[in-house]
Amino acid sequence: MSEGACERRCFPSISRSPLKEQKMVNLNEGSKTSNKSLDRKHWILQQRRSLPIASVERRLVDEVRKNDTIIIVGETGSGKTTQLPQYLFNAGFCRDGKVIGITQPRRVAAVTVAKRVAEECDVQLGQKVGYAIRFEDATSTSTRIKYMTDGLLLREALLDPILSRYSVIIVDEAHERTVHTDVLLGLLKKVQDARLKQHKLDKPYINNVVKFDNECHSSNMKFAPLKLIIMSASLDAKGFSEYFCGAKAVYVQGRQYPVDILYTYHPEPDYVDATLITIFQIHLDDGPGDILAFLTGQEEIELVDMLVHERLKQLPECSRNILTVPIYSSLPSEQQMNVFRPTPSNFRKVILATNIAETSVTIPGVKYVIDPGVVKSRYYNPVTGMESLIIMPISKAQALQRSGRAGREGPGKCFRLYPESEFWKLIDSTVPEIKRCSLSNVVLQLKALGFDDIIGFDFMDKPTRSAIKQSLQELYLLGALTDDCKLSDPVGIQMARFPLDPIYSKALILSGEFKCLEEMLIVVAMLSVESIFYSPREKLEESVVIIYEMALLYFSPPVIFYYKARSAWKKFSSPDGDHLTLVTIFRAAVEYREKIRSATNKEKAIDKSLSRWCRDNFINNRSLKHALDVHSQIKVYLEQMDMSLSSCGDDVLQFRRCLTASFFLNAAEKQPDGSYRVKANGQNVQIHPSSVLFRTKPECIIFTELIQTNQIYVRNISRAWMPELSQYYDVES
DNA sequence: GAGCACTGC
Repeated sequence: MSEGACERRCFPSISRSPLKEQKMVNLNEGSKTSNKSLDRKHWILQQRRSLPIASVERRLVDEVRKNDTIIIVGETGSGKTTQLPQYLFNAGFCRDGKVIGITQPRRVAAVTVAKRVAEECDVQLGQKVGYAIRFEDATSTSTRIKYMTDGLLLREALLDPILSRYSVIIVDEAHERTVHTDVLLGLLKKVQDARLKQHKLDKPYINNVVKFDNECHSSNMKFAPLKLIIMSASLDAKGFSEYFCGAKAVYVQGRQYPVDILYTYHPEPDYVDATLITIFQIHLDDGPGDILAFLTGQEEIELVDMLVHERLKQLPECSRNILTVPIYSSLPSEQQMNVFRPTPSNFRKVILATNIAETSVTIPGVKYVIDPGVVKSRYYNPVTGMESLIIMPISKAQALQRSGRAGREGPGKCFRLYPESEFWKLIDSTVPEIKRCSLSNVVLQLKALGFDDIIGFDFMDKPTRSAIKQSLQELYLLGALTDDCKLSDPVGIQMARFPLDPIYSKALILSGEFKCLEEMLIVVAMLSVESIFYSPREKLEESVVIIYEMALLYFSPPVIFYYKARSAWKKFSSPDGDHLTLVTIFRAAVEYREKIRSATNKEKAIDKSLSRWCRDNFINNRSLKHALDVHSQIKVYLEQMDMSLSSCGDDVLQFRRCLTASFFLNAAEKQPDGSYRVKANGQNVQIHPSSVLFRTKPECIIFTELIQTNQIYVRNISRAWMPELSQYYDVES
């Protein structure tokens, strides 16, 4: 055990705001015969009035009237997301049937906030207040306040380039700087310019920036200027203000309790151990309240979980009242829900979380936060086109976000497992995603929106030139761009319509020619979701445990852990590779679902049976459902494009030909030592052991995933069809 | 013979 973690000093609280205790109306109080819905309405009204933003309603509306763009910096709990759209609606911003659009980076936020606002407005969800996210549209012609994901608004812009339905667009959580948010900000700036120009000239809308081929706008319509509101929780509005030509920034106070920040004296060499020590230190020395510890991933969470229980045994009986609850995104949702269960009396809950608990999930009852100051983050190398996950220091903004989680319900404490001097060395805010991911999709979208000069596009943070060039090149090789770098017709235009990775879109288009669209659609849907295979590490059945313990003597543990799952998957596996294996799984699932459907028409019962089928076959239920959704969504697009769902039936060669033609950039050939060499760039790679071709090792393969962990692996592999491949590469390359 | 931060269309 390191000693450093025990010595701490206290620094003044960094996040505090004047706090007035709000008198809450208890719904359970009072006469039971009284009208409950009236009580609820009264309670909601009181809640709304007590929000910090309520006192500045008039000022905010005035600012929006006076300025076309404003930045609102609102701390957590200010009420900006739910209240501002209502203020603007009441102030007449939805006249002439115009809509106020509010974008969110996450689906769940769009849905929950819309539900809340519909209740506050006392309307049915989908009427005046609605939401739209992928696969779900809860809006109607009467919707005036529309919550949506930022990615969905980008898609809308493809059909309506000047977003003519909207009078106001509010970009919420802009500080998170997702790719979608960043592209949207650039687009909205242009839309604003275009609408303003048209408005001033009082002429039909014409411009050379935004494509304009949608028939509903070719009439002589006049558009009012677009009001743009950027909402951010970060204290630094300067970046946004500069980007929007000096737009005014307005601060709205939040409602957050003070959080004491504690640092270590010395850097901790082992943050996992330091986390463990801190958990026990809080448990033994501090008052009641749950602990939230941020860790980097599933493996680390499982390790700490185990170590906590091991060390608990060393404590006296009366101090063993700790309950650990892990949470990370790939955990099945029923298990995720455990964090919301009330802690049994006399127990202290210790939540072991990834950064899912930073923004996506708000856990009640947290009084103590442990922040080791690291995060697992995706790193993309544009030169090799490879992505890897690395553990790296967090940013100051992230550290603030984490400590804020301790002050949601009362004063809290945050233990930063690093010295204060280290805090000041952290970067101010996380590098925007657009600077660390593949840009192929972004470039394709921008081209489809009519922006031809990608390098000159007005990004808030410009991606590197090399990343843009690499994407342009990839899109050119896929046939989406012409020799002069314009979107090709029809391939490029079609590709941009699909909500898929460009390379998958291309595969779909090609598979029409190869008469195996049905199969490719399944492959693309299955590849577009998280891993379809689920291999639990725990909950081994007793009989298995005995075998496991015996077998431990002979094999390494992973072999046994996955034995059962492996044997379940065996019946799906195809000798031609992982792609046809995925097709078999998908079809088996659909067949099973239809069988159940013929017995019952209750959707819930069908869902339940399907999850049981998934569990029996070690398939990830959530991923499979997602793949089914993607499949039906893309099918609609294909029908709209008059592409018929042709199947190659048993003609596997035809499918391999198509796969090879689609993914020729991802071809690799076997080397004498059993490793593979990527034909396009000479990179040396290994077949991932999860592949059905791991042992077979064919001469030439096509892969659809390249990842770097301890080694450079390719995953999702099929046998290439050599004659097809020779069309793209010289025979001796 | 191995490993999965978090989102999104």
